[in-house]
Amino acid sequence: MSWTEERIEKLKKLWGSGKTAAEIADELGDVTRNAVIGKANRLGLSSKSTPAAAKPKKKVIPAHRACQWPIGHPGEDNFHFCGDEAVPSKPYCLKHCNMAYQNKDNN
DNA sequence: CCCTGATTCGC
DNA sequence: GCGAATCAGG
Repeated sequence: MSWTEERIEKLKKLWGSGKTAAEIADELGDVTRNAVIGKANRLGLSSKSTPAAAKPKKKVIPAHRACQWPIGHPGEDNFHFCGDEAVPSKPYCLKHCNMAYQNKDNN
């Protein structure tokens, strides 16, 4: 089997898509990963430009976390955390956030 | 030990 | 140019 244009096209496409040489080899068929890599490097490829293109995953961050405000005393039977909706970028909910940051001129 | 790509080397 | 063998990194 020789490297036809279509096979090279597929090689480049798959390689550029972040596929591994083994995957590409399997995809093309009748080639080992070595052949794929060898051809790839001869083609001037090698490193994959942007592997992220293979998985167009949308960046999602934790919308909210449970409020980490401790309720009760550590070791106590009923000791637990608030668990309410924490404000973004903060470990506590609004209520406890106020409590956490209220040490202004209170004293 | 499994995998990966990179390079080497004979064809 | 081709790909297996080998090398080197995770």
